[in-house]
Amino acid sequence: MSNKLDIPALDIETAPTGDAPQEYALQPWRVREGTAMITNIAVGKASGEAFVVQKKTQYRALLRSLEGQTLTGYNLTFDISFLIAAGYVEEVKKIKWVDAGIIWKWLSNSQRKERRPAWSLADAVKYFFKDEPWAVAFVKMKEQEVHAGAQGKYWETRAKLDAIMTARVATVAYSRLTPQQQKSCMISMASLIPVAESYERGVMVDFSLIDDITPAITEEMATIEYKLGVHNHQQSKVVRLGVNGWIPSKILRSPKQMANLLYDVWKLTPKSFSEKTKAPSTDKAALTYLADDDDHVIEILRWRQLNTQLTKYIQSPLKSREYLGSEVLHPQARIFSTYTGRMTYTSKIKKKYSIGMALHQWPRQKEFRALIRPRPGYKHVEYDAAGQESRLIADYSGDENMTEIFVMGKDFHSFTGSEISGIHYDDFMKGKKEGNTAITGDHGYRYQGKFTNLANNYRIGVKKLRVQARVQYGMNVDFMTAASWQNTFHRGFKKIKPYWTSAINKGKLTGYAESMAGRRYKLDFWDKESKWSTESSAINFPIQGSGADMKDLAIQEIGKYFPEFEFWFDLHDGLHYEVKNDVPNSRLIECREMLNKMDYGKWWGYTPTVPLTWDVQVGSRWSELKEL
DNA sequence: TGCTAACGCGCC
DNA sequence: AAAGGGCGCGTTAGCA
Repeated sequence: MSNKLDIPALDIETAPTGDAPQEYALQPWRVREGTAMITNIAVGKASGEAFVVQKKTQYRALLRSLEGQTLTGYNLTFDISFLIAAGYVEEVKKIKWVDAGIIWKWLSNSQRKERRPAWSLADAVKYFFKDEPWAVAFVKMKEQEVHAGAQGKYWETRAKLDAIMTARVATVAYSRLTPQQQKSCMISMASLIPVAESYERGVMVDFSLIDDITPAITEEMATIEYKLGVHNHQQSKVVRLGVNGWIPSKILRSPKQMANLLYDVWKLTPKSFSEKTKAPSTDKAALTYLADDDDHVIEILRWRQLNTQLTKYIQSPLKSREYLGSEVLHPQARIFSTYTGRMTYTSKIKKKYSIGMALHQWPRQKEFRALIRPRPGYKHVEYDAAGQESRLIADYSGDENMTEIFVMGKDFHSFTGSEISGIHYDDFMKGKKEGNTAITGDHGYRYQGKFTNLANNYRIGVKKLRVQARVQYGMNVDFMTAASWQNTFHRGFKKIKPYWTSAINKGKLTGYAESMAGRRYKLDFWDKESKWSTESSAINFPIQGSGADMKDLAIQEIGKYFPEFEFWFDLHDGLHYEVKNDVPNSRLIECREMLNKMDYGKWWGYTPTVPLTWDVQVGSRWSELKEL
């Protein structure tokens, strides 16, 4: 691979058609509806040459002339998704796409957050060329708000300039990466087409199931409100349970008013206080402990859970359906969104148009996962990286015990469960097989081991550990027990704490944290106030960042060898695909084997000492997935 | 009315 | 003194 990246940039401009709302210009699926269109395609080079094609009849010829080439662009999932929507999917797939903004992230990923607007093209031009007069003029032009269609000539000039600037940014940013970063950066570009395709295609929601589950939720909320006497008074006489027009209790919705109820009216004693304002806390941790003093608090906890389900996972998709006029929603993925390299999803554009849902926060409960379904004729397939975080930390720390567990294929959580219980590992596994409830039960030793393994990878205090056990795992343990679990973990895996120290030292010495594929995060703030969080980033980034590296490589390889699998969405350590029903399970297993054989040494220049394995699950929908 | 801060909470 | 990390979304409160 050449060290230089002197490639042309492509930039499309879009507009609503006719009287369609302005913002449709940002929504690729509107092209199929006939309410949005591509108005021109500009191509520009770093040298300053550029041209614009404005006739729709010439788009295909233009794209064909670019086949086999590498093209850059800025925020390319937008351009690619529009081109796909407009019917150029075959042409798009014959071009190698490289996003200039993402290259810049590979280069400049850091703690500093002063970029405004974050990672935009104008910002990139300012960053790389701040002393050039042409750059200053460009940034000034970008700052002027002009709406599409206002001035045709302006948009033509702007489109060309955007393309030229993008090409310049891509060239210079790429040249400053290390050879390994260039390689890894290119791997991450393999996500562009899959993400663009899935954005345009959307996610189907089973709204009939929403209608089924909503009444039970609102009725239970209303019942709790009346019981506690916190319902909204103006409707107390006219609204019966479950009747339209019921509005959730404003007292319970407001942390401030709930605090007033709990601590002033009910005279309960606060268990914790907020970090910033020192106000008595009403969060789940506080309420969980408060429930020991007063049974009513259990009802409040339940109400809170139902309220979140109602607003975030029921009402929000309903809003999107209304806005889109469709039961297919379009959550928007951002590649390299978190500083560790993870994707995130957003449900709104311009902070106000509801187009999707918070896919990556979707509740684990079956009734909610059942709402998300593949298109008719397709099945849901998930590849998930088994015990990803633990395997990566085993490798980074070089801990012999943890490494051996994964190399030998032992059950990690059972190992720690056996340490906690004092039962020998072999007997523990025998008991597990026989269904010994002390071992396999809800809060049995294996579950305790699982909690201990997952909660102690980073620097958690015993107090917080105990709260987590109670809030997230439903286990009520005293301080001593939590402390003993933590001790057990670090006694069993002695190299974890030294890893923390070495990660911090490396961060201080080099000025950045680094993942296995060479993804970096610059650590700028070591002053007294920021020290703790900077250190935590130094510890966490290599692990979470390498997880992101795995995700990038897996998407690339699946796209290459299993092109019939249609990328659907990413959930950090799980990749979700829509696959046609007639694709046999043997093919799905082939893909898992391919993933398990990926040559990390070849791609990353680093070979992990711990096997990084993948599992595959398949089902008719998310709630029905079964391991193959 | 529109904006941000604070809080709380879902997922990994 | 003590402190898991990473996100995005929905709500109320408070201010201009």
